Amino acid sequence: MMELERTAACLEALGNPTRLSIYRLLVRAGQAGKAVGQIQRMLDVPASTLSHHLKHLEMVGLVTKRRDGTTHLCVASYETMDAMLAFLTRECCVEAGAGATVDATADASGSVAANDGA
Amino acid sequence: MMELERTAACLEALGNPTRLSIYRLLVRAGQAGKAVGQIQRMLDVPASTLSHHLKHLEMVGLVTKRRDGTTHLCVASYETMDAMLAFLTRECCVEAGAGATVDATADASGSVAANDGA
DNA sequence: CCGTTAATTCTAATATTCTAGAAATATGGT
DNA sequence: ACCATATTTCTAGAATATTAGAATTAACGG
Repeated sequence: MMELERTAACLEALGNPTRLSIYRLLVRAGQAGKAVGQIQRMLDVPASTLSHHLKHLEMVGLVTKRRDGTTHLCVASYETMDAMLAFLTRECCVEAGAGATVDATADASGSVAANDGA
Repeated sequence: MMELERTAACLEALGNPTRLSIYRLLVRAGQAGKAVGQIQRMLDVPASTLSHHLKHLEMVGLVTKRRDGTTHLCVASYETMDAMLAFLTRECCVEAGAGATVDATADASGSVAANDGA
C-alpha cells in the first residue's frame, strides 16, 4: 500500500531524537517558522548535520522551507502530520486519548478480524 | 528529555513498512492477538526476519508476547501507542485528525510558543 | 567587486539496520 | 525417548543512516 509507505516514511523521519526535537521546535514556532541558524543555535547541532536532518524532514513533507533574504525559514507542515495521524487512527485504530471507535473498514484482503473481549 | 527518546523509539519502530504492517495487523486482531506463524503467513515474511521485527516492536513496548502452548501469541499494546500519541499531541501540538483536544499539560521547560494564526 | 553571514553540498568514516539462511531451542503428541 | 511444529538465535553480507569537517554556493551591505 502506498499510504502505508508514506506513513512509515513520516514515522521514520520523526523517529530520530534530533529530528523529533527539530520538528517540535518548529511546531512551537508556528507559521512564523524558524531560520536554520536559529534552530542550530537552539539545539546545538553542527550545521551540516542539521541541514541533512532538515532535508530529510522536508523530503517526507513534514517541513517546508522558504528563503527570506540570506536566511532560510523552516515551517512545520501540519497537513502531513495530520495525514500521518489519520492513517494511524484509521488503520491502526488507536483511541488517541480515551474513547476509541474501531472503524473496521473492510479492506483486509486476507481478512483477519477477531477481537474477543480479553 | 527522556520521554522524547521513548517517543522517538516508538516512532522509529513503526517507521518501517514491514513493522507498521505487523502492528496494524495486530491492532486489527484485537486482544485475541495473532500467533507469530499466522503473521508470517499473512505477511509472507521469512521467520527470522519477522522474529527480529517483533522483538523490535516488543522492545519499545508496542507489542507484548505470551506463550500459548507451542505458539507465541502477539498482542498490540495500546498503552504505549497512546503514550506516543499523547506526546505528539502535547509537545508537537497536532490536531490529530479533527476533534483533537490538546491536553496542554504544562511541562514545557524550555518554553517557546509562538503560533500566530497563519 | 569584496567581504561577511547563512546555509548547503561534498566527502568519508563509523555505526546501525535489514535481511534471511542455517542452526538451535522449546513444546507437545505419540 | 523421538518426531513434528513453532519460534528464536546465530551469523554475516549488503544497504542505509549518522555525523561532522571542509569546501562551496547564495545573498546582501558597503
